[in-house]
Parts: sequence; C-alpha cells; structure tokens
Amino acid sequence: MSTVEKPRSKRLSKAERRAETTEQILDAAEYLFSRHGLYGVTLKDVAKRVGVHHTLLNYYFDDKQKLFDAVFARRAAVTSERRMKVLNDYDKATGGKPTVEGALHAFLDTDLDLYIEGGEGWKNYAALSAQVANTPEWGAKMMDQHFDPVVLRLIGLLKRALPDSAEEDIFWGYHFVTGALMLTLARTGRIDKLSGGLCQSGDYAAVKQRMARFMAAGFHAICAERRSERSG
Amino acid sequence: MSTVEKPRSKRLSKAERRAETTEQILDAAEYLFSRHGLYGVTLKDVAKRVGVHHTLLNYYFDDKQKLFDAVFARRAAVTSERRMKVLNDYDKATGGKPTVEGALHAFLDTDLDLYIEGGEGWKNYAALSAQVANTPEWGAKMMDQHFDPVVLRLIGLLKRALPDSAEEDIFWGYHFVTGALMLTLARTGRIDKLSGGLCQSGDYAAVKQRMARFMAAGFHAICAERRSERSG
DNA sequence: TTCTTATTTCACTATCTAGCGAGTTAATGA
DNA sequence: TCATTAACTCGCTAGATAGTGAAATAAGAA
Repeated sequence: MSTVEKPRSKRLSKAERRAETTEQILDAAEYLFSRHGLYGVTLKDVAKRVGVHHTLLNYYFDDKQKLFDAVFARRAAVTSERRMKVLNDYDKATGGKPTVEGALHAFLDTDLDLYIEGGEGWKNYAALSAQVANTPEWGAKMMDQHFDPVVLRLIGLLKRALPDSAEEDIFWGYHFVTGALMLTLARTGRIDKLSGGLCQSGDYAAVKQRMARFMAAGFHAICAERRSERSG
Repeated sequence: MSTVEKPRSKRLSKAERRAETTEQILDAAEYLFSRHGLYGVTLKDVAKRVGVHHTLLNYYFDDKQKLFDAVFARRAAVTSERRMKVLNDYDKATGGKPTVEGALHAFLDTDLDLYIEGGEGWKNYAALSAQVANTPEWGAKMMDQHFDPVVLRLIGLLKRALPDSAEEDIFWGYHFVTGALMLTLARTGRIDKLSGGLCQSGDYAAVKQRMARFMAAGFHAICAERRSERSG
C-alpha cells in the first residue's frame, strides 16, 4: 500500500489541473476501496496515497460516501454503455434471432475484454464491483441504479432465444451468471491456491474462453426441463 | 437494527451462563457483520444489541478480529463437515462412479437445505460468507482455511465423473459454481427488483431446484469441447 | 459462613475520524 | 497590473474507536 508519487506537474490550466487531481483522487480511492471496502478506508488513507491534504477530498467530493459513489459511477457508466451498444449490434446482426450463447458472449466477453485491456484501474474497479454486488442494502441498490438497463436488455435477448421457457428460469440463470462473473472480478486468489497454481484469479482470458459456453448450457438445461414438464 | 431483548435468565450455572452469553454475542455480531462487514460494525454496536457493556466482548474474544473469526468459524465447521459427510456417502452409494450432477446435488443441495431449515442465524451466516468470499486478502484466506478439504473432495468426484477433461476446466467450473452460490447466499434483493418480484433473493428452494442441473450442464459443455479439441 | 474465582461494569487513555472555517498560494481575466 | 476566483493547506473540534486495568458483583467451593 505504498504511495504512488506521480510528479504533480506545474504548468497546467486550472481546468486541466482540476481534472487531473480529480482522476488521481478517484484512482487512489478506487485502489483502496477495492481492497478494504467503504468502511475499511479513511479519507486520510486516500489523501496520503495521492500526496495531498485530506481535507481536499471534502473540497472535491463533499463526503466519503459521495467519493465512493463517484468512484463506482465513473467506470460503471462506461461498461454499461459499452455492453448496451454491443448487445444492440448483436441483436441487429442476428436479425432479431439471438441465441443464448451469442447473447452471453456479447454480454460477458465485452466486459471481460475491458478488464483484460483496461489496465490496473479497470482491474481495481472490477474487484470493487464484486464487493458491491455482494453487499446487501446499499450495494444492491448501486447495482440496480447502474446496471438495470443493460441487464434487462440481455434478459430480453435471452427470452427471445428461449421463447418457451418460464421467465423465472431466465432470471435465475442470469443470477448464476452474474454471481460467477462477480467472483471472477474479485480476483481473490482462491482458485490459484485451490488448483495448485493451475488456474489464476487474474486470468480473465481463461474465464472468457469458458464462461459463455458454460452458462449457455446451463440455461438450456433448466429451460428445457421446464418445457418438458409443461408438455408432458 | 433494534436490540433483541432476550431475558437473561438468572438460575444458571456459570458454565451454562458463559455458553449462553457467548452465543448471544456471536449471534449479534453475526447479524451485524453480515449486514455491514467487519469494518462497518463497532464493538459497541454489538454490545448494545446484546445488552451488555462493550468491554465484555474483549473479555470473551480478546479483540474485534478474533470475534469476527469466531463468528465465521462457528458455522463454517458445521457446513463443511456436513457436506463432507454427504459427499462421502454419495461416493459410496454410487460405487465410486459419480456423475457431475449427482456430486453437485450432494454439494449444493446439502448446503442450501441448511439455510432453508436453519433459521435466521444460518441465513445471516450465509450472507456473511458471501461477503467474505468476495473479499481479497484475508477473505480468500478464510475460505481456504475452512473449505479447502470439502471443496477438493467435490473436485475429486468431478474429476472422476469427467475423466477425460482438462483439470483447469474442472477448477474453472467450480469457480463458476461457487460464485453463483455466494451471490445466492448474499440475499441482496437485486433479483427481486430485476424480475419485478417474480424471483426472490431469499428463495433458496428455487435455487436448489435449478442450480445443480444448470451447473452440471455447464461442466459438460466446457469439458466436452476440450475433449473434442484433443481428439479432433 | 468465608475464601476464591469468574463475570461484568466502569473510568480512562491514546488514537483516529470526518469535516469546518480561516488562511495561503497560484491562476485567470479585466 | 491588480482584483477576483479557484485550488489547496492548516489548525482545530467534537466525537467515536478499540482496548486496558481496576473495581464491583455474583457464583462456587471450603
């Protein structure tokens, strides 16, 4: 948890300076929140990491909760819109006839690519969102707020890909998908130890390679059964 | 978050009294930790809920971290041993020829039954373990410490059920399973809102009905593909 | 009873916490 | 150039925090 000393350059306009400082604060907060959670981090911890007085965080973000929200919102908007776009494209490309696996690839691979290519900041955000997702009360509300549209878009595609299935099955299937995804993003290191180093927590590519196919088969299994229960 | 006033009965031996107080403290801590996490709860919060002076918690558990560990360990031991026993029984009952779905049913249904039948305390523990599972650093270590044996027992069965598959695929499959399970245990209420009330976070029975089948199909999908890649 | 031990509260400390308001420095724009 | 505004630091406060050690209380044993 050592301080990252970026030389705070001198010749910048106020607007540039403000933007840069804001980003630095968000990055530092993101790093720390992703590791210790909202309550496990103090404003002083964050300020120290930026190399700035702690009251500056109040100046920029009013209070701790608003800082946390800003950290989460910054990248949530990006991933949400990005996936929405890809789902729309996929829908068009298949002429309104999506498959389960195709829709899941669009949804999951798009997101995983972001964490693969996005650098350290995106990986920290990923771990943070995993914690938020499993936090009752305010955590779930944050997820609702930022991701309901794109998730419902995915679910719309899945319903069309499985027209005879019960709606509950689709929702529970999505629940399994997102649970698995969130644990992936958490990068806890558990799978590394469990597998004796064969698998690695941070290996999003390995997950990308398997996840959509795995989950698609799951959907077909629980939806097919429901279909046969009805007809039989 | 109102205080639960159990009348602290008078005529008990010291040993009984100690056991009872210990349980009350663990229950209160479990309740609060499951909702606000380790850092979101103070010893005073817990003490208030039990109706006891906050320094009594130091007397019983030395410090906050040890209290947290005790909360987690209490039920982790129960669920771990219980599942281990059921997996052993299943292994014997199938004459050493397990199926993926059978092993998953033994592993998952046994656990879900505990949360269905176990009352409020078990549900709180479940939510707590979901948070621990997605917490890097110490969270993953706690999971390793308590669950490695039973998880490796399950994985052993899965390997035998899928003898030609790559080991990594089994481990990643397990990773998906546990991610989905943990989100279920978190009971965040997200699925309720998302589905417009059609599904409910606390409906472990609905999950039990679908999960093993869903995941088994997933395993077969990623392992089958790997097999055909090799042979083809 | 009385001595001993376990349980529980109490008073206190050292440290940390978020945040306010005034002061300082530096950029901006008239 | 100079007044204004923005960016940032400093000193401070009021309250919370975990934990210590001594005292009070109750239970158990003699």
